[in-house]
Amino acid sequence: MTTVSIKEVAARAGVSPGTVSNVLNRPAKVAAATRERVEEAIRELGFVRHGSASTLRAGHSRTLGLSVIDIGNPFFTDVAAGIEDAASERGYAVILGNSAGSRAKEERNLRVLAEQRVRGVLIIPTDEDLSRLDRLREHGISVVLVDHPAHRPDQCAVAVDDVAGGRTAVAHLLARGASGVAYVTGPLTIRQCLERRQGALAALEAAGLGPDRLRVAEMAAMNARAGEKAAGDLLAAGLPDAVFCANDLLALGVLRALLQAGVRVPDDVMLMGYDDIEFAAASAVSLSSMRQPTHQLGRIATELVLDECENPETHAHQHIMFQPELVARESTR
Amino acid sequence: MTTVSIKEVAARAGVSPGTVSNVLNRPAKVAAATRERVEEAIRELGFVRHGSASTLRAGHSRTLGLSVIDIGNPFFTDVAAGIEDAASERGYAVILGNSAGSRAKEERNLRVLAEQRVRGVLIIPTDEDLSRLDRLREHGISVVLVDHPAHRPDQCAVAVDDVAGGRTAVAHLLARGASGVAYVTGPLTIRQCLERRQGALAALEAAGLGPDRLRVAEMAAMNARAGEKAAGDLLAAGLPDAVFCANDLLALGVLRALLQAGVRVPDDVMLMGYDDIEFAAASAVSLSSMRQPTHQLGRIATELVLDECENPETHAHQHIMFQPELVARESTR
DNA sequence: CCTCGTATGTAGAACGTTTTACCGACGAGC
DNA sequence: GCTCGTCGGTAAAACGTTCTACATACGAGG
Repeated sequence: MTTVSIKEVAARAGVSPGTVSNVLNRPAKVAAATRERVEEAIRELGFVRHGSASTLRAGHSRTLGLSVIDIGNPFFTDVAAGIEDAASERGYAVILGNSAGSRAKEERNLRVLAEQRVRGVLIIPTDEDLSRLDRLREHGISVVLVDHPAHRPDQCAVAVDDVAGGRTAVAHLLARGASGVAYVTGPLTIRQCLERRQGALAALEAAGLGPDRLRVAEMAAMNARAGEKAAGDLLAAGLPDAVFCANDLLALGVLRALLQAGVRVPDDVMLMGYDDIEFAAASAVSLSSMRQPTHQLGRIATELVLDECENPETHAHQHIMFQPELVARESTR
Repeated sequence: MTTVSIKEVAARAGVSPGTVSNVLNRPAKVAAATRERVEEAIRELGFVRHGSASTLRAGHSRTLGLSVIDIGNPFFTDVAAGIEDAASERGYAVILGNSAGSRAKEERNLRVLAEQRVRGVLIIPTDEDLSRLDRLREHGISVVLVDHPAHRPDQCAVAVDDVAGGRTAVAHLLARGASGVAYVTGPLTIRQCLERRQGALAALEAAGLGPDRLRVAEMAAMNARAGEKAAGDLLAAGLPDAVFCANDLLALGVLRALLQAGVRVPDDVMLMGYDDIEFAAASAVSLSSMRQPTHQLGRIATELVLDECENPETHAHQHIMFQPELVARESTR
């Protein structure tokens, strides 16, 4: 319960508090003998630096803020794992906020992050209005957008090309012989859903097919249950050659409902998901999907935000756009 | 970039800094008219309280630390979601640490949490040596064990009865007609794996069957790939009536490998998982599993830790043990 | 009229670091 | 023998809150 401070360490080692601080922060600045004496004292007393005092005086903390849309979705947790890895390697702590798709909750979380004076914020935004991020920047907090293109030039962003992903996916289905595709998606107000559809249309056009060949089933949620429901609708309305889902969770739901209805995948209907979550490969008919470099997305975003706040003068803002990768499995074979 | 402090708010509102602090922390103590003037000034200046200064002076922060074993496992993310929910409702931030099963990483994370002077720590420990937690407590940080029974009486813990879970699962398989069971598990050094096996043996004994009826396949990892490998071994050695997996990820792998080998589930082999993750219901043959109250586990643990640190004198330590619930689906029908 | 309690607010000292300015000693260069 | 630069270290002032006295005013009770 007794918290030992830098002063007591200093007394024990027979030096001034300033020297202890130097041992902690710029060990090179202090003579080897003294340094060892101080380190010894630190060990003996079990001293652990008071992060808040340090933050207060130094003007910046060693924590990053992270706001994700849905911590239950494996795609986001994979990204978060990458962020946590990179941050912890450099001695940064990560404060996690789950916006659960709610803008209000996201704002509340950002407020907490601002109070904590995090060094930087990594955010997977819930919607397209990013003005609240500018307010963070006014407080001197670096912000990097994750899985979202930049909304202004003086800002870093790490994204994955969703238009290309949609195009690649549908082009794959067409190459496998499909002549029409159903697109099962979440709300088209979600950027990812919208852009993947855009890509899908582009693929059709490139194949000389009209936009009428893409039947869109827009669901309220993006989980397996919604996928099952969508499959029911498709069954009722007549099956297309192929189904492209905006998300693996949807696809798994579709898959399950189709198999239960006696539809063979891929023989009767081909099926594609998106994200390539771990469970995509493990489903009974393994799922073709678009793989995104989730872990790397998180890692690079972290490196960018740390570079921005640790080297503000040399930092060059970057807009990084990864390309998703087609993973063809049984469901489109 | 200019950070506005409580002083400037005070100047603007024509009061002293102490009064602003009171408005922030005990609004009841200040006259309505003054309070409004201060709140007005706060809004106009865009003041946001400096958490570190507050922590430094007040002696405690409004953050909780969370250390999980594997952020990629849906079971843990569900627990984490519950924690994040409860914490954010009360204005607490959560610092996330992923130990990735590594004890060294867990210790590094705990050190960071100690530096940040988190108010309390929620930990899903990687192993059974919990002495390092006592060191945290010496620093005045409350610790609550999650998904792990308490290791000392003066400590809170929220766990799920793994012995009962194993017993229920295997009893279910036996009731469905199995006369022998294969137990596919991760390392038996992991408490959960060990106790679930113990429960399985108890169920056999209760049915008048000997421990030789439980064939144990101990895998190094607990993911779908390990499950596939285990299924391969089972196929080579001769299939049992039923397979009980320590984890849904393993079970999904087993399921996939069995179906691919032409084995019918549940007709040829019954299959049970554990955790009841979202994907258990969505797999082609929906998976029977043991459901644990993940979200509630996190929520209650959070309430306990907050009660412990906010009301240390009235707080009563609790050892809460939930009972897992059998969810029977197609794979054991 | 005096005292007392309550309601409201203020002044100023903490909290534990980091940082700036400064000091003494020592060796090199001239 | 003098000046200078460097090295290793110290003293003390911040950083932005909260908290513990301590004021002041006012109404009630005697």
